[in-house]
Amino acid sequence: MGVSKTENFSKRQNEMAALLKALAHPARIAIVEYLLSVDTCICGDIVDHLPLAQPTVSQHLKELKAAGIIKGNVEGTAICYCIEEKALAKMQVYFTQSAEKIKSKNQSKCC
Amino acid sequence: MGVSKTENFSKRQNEMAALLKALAHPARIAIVEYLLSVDTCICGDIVDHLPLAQPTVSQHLKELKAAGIIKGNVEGTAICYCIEEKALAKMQVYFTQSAEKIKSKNQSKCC
DNA sequence: TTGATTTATTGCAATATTACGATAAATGAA
DNA sequence: TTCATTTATCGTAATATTGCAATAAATCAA
Repeated sequence: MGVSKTENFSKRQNEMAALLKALAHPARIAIVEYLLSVDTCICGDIVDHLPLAQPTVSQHLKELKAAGIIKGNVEGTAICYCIEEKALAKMQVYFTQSAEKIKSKNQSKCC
Repeated sequence: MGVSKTENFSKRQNEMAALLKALAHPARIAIVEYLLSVDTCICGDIVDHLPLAQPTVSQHLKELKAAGIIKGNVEGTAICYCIEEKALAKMQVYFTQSAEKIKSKNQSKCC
């Protein structure tokens, strides 16, 4: 990503950026939406639901897991991936607060 | 970013990924938070509030604008940047719906 | 017009991301 | 143990991102 100067920003800002970055790809959005759509989280068939090769999907899953957006349990030969509720909640709170902040503002000056 | 196969995902998935990607950098998070924190949107001093050189900030602003997260009006020598309310609302709705979906789920099977 | 101020663009080096073939590792079944 | 199945890792090519110095462009003031 080039030489991101992360040390110059707050921990909270870096964490939120990392969380959003983990979701900032259509394949990872699709994975999360698929996990949200299935009722149980036995998810050995994620690869079949995505238009990407298995190593690519595995890499995206790894990124989502590293960011704490999903979690995975070994389940025999398969692996069971599920949404990590807390991560989604964090983003929901962040955008809800931001949306509230903007509504309470007086923006009539120029825009 | 390598060769993202965007054509294989839905328009909605690509749009959400693009919106999140635009925010997925601490500098851009910081810019949006700064714009949220000032009451009027006369914002010629964004550069002074960020630990980055002026061309770098300008580039981040361009990205945010291209994604529709902020809008800018020429205001004499300065430029007035403001939050685009609709973009934030989109993300808020997306995560609120996702969070609701996960709460209504039966995840007891394995995670 | 000239100069000062502010923002945008260009060009480039350093690094990160994406995708996938090949292959490895892990597990259960026979 | 051997085989089949599933997921992870490695290696690599193609492309994208980040940051900044240098410079351009735009606007206002004098």
